[in-house]
Amino acid sequence: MEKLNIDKVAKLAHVSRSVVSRVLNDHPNVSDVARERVMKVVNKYNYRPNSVARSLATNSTHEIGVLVTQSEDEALGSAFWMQLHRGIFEESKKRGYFVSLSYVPPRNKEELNNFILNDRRLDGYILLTQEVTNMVGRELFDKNVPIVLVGHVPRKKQVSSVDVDNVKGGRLAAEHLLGLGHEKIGVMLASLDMKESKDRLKGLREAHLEAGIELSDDRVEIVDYQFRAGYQTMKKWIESEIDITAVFCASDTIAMGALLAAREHGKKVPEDYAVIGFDDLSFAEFTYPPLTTIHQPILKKGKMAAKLLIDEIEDKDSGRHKINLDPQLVIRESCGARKN
Amino acid sequence: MEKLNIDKVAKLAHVSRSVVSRVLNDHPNVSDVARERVMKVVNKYNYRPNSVARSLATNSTHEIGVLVTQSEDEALGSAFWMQLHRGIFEESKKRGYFVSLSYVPPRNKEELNNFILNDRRLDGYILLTQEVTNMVGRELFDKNVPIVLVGHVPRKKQVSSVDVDNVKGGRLAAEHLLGLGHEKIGVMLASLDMKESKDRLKGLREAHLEAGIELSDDRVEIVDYQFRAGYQTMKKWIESEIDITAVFCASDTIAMGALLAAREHGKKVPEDYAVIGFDDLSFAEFTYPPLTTIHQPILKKGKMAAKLLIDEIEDKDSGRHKINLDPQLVIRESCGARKN
DNA sequence: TGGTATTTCTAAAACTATAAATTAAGTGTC
DNA sequence: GACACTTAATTTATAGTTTTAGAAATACCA
Repeated sequence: MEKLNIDKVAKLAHVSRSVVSRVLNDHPNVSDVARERVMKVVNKYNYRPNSVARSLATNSTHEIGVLVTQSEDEALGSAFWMQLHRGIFEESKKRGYFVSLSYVPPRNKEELNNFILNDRRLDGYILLTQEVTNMVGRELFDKNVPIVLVGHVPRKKQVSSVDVDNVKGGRLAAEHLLGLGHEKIGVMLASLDMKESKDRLKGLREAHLEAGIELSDDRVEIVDYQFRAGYQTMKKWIESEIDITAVFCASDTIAMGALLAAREHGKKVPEDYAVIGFDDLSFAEFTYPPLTTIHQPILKKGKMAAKLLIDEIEDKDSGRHKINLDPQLVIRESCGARKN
Repeated sequence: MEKLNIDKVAKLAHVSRSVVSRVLNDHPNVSDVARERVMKVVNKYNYRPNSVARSLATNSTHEIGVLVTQSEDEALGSAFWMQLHRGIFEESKKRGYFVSLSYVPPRNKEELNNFILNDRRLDGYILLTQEVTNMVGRELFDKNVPIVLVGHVPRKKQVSSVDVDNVKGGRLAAEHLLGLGHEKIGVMLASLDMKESKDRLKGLREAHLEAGIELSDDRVEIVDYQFRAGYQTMKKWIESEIDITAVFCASDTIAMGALLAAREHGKKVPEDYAVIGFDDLSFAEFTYPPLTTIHQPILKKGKMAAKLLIDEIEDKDSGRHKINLDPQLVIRESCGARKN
């Protein structure tokens, strides 16, 4: 009655062990009589093959790892991360894969590589890393571990990756603001150690250059992706009477903080300051005023990453891909432009 | 050079296979000389035992499952969920356990139980379930699968569980509002299919009863845990000129929506409406005005759940526990009371 | 120094539960 | 009867842990 295994099932069904295996794995050359006898026992005792043993024999666990090179509190603080996770999850589930999450300290290439190399528990990895340092060692390629990078498209290396075109995102935001006549734009960016920050700044710069307007370094502030950071920076700016008419925020969460600080100081958005966000999170249409922002397809990003990884694991497509998703400007009211 | 296994290591170190196993698992009766020889080879080739084979032999994977009986988009929509997850994660990591996440459709007891029963991949489960229906079947107890429930403390069953005292939470909120002289309180609650909603309502009712004030059913609205829901409900109430002076919201996210709707309609908080939230999420002190709310120790909830589960897995403590954490009133400005 | 006790080692086997390749047996056809 | 085909049984492989029995080395004691 207790622990059933394939041998006991075979005995109960009066067939050999391999017949049971064949039936359970839909392999050919099993007579209807034998199949029926096996299934009867399987159903009666609700037998399911031990997945660990199966993993050992097939050398695959049907489980992928999501490695986040951020501390838990950073990663889990953001609605952004949740959307991404959801995308990964939905796709994995559809394909019959489990997902195991791990947080690896940032800037610790050694630990990351060892982790991946030493653990045969997982079929592949999605690395959520924002660092410019190339976290993936060469030894991983030799080992042929399936990997997909998210949030950092490396130049030459033979890894698949998914990201949003952050240069374009920065450019879209700046073009919108500049197009509305703003010439002095305050910028709240996350750490420039992250590639996405660098790229957004690059886009911002390009648009300014084309418009013949200078983007002053004095107006670029490095903040983290927190409501609090947006609030405090905006507060500081207003109190120091900084000379700007518009604010670019590297996330909607930051923008929300900025909106609150403005309101608390009696400033009106968009009349006194135009504010543009980034991400287009679910609450963006409910801020006051509704937030103009750069939409990025986060859910799709997650789904894509999982799809590429699982394709590679199942060898459906061993080619490496570099996906660069398109961001889009979503015009609402916080910049004063008419909706189109 | 390729795939090392324990036999090859033994050969390289000129010892028997059992010595290698002994060394790697810190078992006694190994001489220093032998240990050193083994470690030299292990380090040189960076050998790590195959974790799947090890799991098969030891019948433990060092991985726990977190089963969420909500669809991905519901669960992942909330900052609440992230905090909880973070707690589970931090504790698991500290104890050397991996965590695998799964979303099981709600109200599908069959699928949930089969999932747990049939998968020997995981050492134990944390069930995040809010449903009143008892999702855990009796067969699980016979099988002796370690389980901890979060968010639903069952009455008799022999399962460990962790929750916050929601009756007390509801009571604290109502007492605060009633104490400030509010006699007509609007209530935004999540589905009464969830035990936590029932309990909060019970607490609300008890406080009203003791104050000799009626809590009218007309003023109780069922909403989901979304910013949008709070916004729309508050808007509806204001436009229909409902006769209330205070609003209880079942989460800070809902409260934030209510605050925005009030502001958009030119109503002042707390002068026109006192608003109290629930959860004390990180942004609660940054709303406008700062939100008075019922703090619940979400992080601790997650940590506790993981701790209980892993204790049970490792048989450090086979007793079942029912943890009921204490909520606390956090007074800020949205109800008009003086901070203490 | 001899004898017993203890520790450490080896080699082999059992054990975990499966998949898959190989071999054997049975049946059918020409 | 030879050959092909289907089906079943046997064996090997996956990579560890753990146990056993026996051998070797060392420790302790008189």
